[in-house]
Amino acid sequence: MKIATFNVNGIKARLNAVTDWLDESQPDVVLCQEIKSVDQGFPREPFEDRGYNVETHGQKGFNGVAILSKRPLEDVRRGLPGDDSDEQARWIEATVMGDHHAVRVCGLYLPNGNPAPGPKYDYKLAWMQRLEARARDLLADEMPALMAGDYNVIPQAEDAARPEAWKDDALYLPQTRAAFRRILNLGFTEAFRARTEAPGYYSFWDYQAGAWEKNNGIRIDHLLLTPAAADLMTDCQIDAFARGREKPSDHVPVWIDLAA
DNA sequence: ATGCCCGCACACTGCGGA
Repeated sequence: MKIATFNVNGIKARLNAVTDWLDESQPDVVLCQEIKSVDQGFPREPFEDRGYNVETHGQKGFNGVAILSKRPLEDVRRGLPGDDSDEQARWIEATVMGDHHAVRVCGLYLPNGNPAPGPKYDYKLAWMQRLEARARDLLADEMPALMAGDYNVIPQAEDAARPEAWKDDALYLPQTRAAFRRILNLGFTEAFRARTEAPGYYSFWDYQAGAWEKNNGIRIDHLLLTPAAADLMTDCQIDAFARGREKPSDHVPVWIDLAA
């Protein structure tokens, strides 16, 4: 079962880029972030025509997450638990039935947090605390589970082409990386790093200043697997080629294959 | 030192993004 995360940066602006990639890459499940659309405005047809079930959790203008799945989705839940006053659409989860295992898949769009320090950074850190709580609950369940999405976290220096440029940024501040590491240390496997030690692999290149042409990227889109899910992983790759296409997102898909 | 480029909305300018 091939499961991908993809920050599309506007699903309506990205229709061709996303459907072209779906046709080539043939993922079973896609966790989408930054759909920048309300639920009613999500263009369902191109995905349903390709055999995908579509579940959205959108809001007007910004943020918004969705799940596309060729397999039926059960027990869909929207919104990260822990703060009923949080209006931002950044979390959606569901159960996908594999041939041998049911997998709980969680799609997330973690707050950017800039400028730091400030209220936006406080919101990011508070959101990461709620994420840690949900992560603990996922580990306590028997079902293989994963949390995948745009984490807005550069875990280590080797995950940026120019780490010195990010030292005061909310994506790379020590507090941010510590909060990410706390979640990992609960027992999660960061899928890409579990399979590739080398530096120089990125999932985001800014639209500005020729970042793609210079390969000035950062790796901020991650899949975190519970031990039961990590045992099933057979592959993990970054589809960097998508960044070189026409009218691309600034992020590219990252995917895993699970023997589920 | 700052902005570069995008997408979206109370849209022809401002905001958020990273």
